[in-house]
Amino acid sequence: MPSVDPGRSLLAIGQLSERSGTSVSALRFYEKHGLISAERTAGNQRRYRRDVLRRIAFIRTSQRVGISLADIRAALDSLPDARTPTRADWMGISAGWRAELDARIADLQHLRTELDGCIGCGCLSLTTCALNNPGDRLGDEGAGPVRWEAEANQALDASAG
Amino acid sequence: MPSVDPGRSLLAIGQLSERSGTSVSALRFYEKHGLISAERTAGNQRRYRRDVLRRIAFIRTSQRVGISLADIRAALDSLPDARTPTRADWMGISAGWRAELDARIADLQHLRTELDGCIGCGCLSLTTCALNNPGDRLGDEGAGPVRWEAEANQALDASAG
DNA sequence: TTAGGACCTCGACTACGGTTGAGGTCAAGG
DNA sequence: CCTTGACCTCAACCGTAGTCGAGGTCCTAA
Repeated sequence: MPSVDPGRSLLAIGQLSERSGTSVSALRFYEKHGLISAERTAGNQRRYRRDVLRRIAFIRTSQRVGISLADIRAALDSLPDARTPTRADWMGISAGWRAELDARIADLQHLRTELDGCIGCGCLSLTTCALNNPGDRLGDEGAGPVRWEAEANQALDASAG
Repeated sequence: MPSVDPGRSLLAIGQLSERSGTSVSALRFYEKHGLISAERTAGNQRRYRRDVLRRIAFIRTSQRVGISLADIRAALDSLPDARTPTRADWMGISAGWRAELDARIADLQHLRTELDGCIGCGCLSLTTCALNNPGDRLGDEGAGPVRWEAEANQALDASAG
């Protein structure tokens, strides 16, 4: 049989992988990007302290909310002594995650409203349709946009016939 | 001065780029991936029929809703004769886009509910926290999860002191 | 005829979140 | 001692949606 218990409280990477439900390659990836860390044995193998489990729970929960690893890392780095998030830390940080989630939901709802306005008209115009022209690009250079309109409607009529 | 009008109704790629607000490189990219097409001059330059303008409007509008190019292409390919979407086509397809949008919003709202439940508890447990354990992974192999729980709480208590 | 802007292809590069494979080492049971 | 599974590093690759540059060609006005 292979090795089972390296020391009493340190975890080998395979054990951490199994307990956290995270692939070994992802764990190495997280370490490379400064999200977790490990001690090393004399033979250069990683040994994780148990609080890394909680750190990974934090990472994966945040990821599910849609937070990038860079932002997760920034949140972790903001904690004193590079500590693993405590309950109080989590409450503070997750309030921020919630605000991001709210913003994304609001964005999508706004988009839905625009789409609803666009479904019936079918113009798909870059100059008149809000959905297609967020920053009011185009629309300031003489006949260009007008011709676009005319062309789009021509195409529409032609293919709809 | 450079060339201005290749034929009466065909557009050079630079003209299409300007009129559609899409970069030349993106237009070539769309062609490579089968979203648009062009005729060629004797000198191998692209010449676009005007209905490509509408096709691009369709692509960009769909993208804004968050649809991938692959899905946009599938929608275009589903039309008879590889035609550019008509008003009726757009109404049908955009209803589908709206359903996707609704699903994404619902997903995020569900996530928000889970997050709210998780903010106060702070457990971040893979076994008990819904947010962290969507498919109820883990939780079926003897002492593992129990130890995880104990460990997580230990880490929590230790760092929270 | 020539200048030069617009166009062509092809390959490399960006960010993100990893996975996969090659080639080599560690560690523990038998 | 030896086998074998777990581990190590490094580099290349996946998909998405393009951008950028090199090196070369087209085409039109002057």
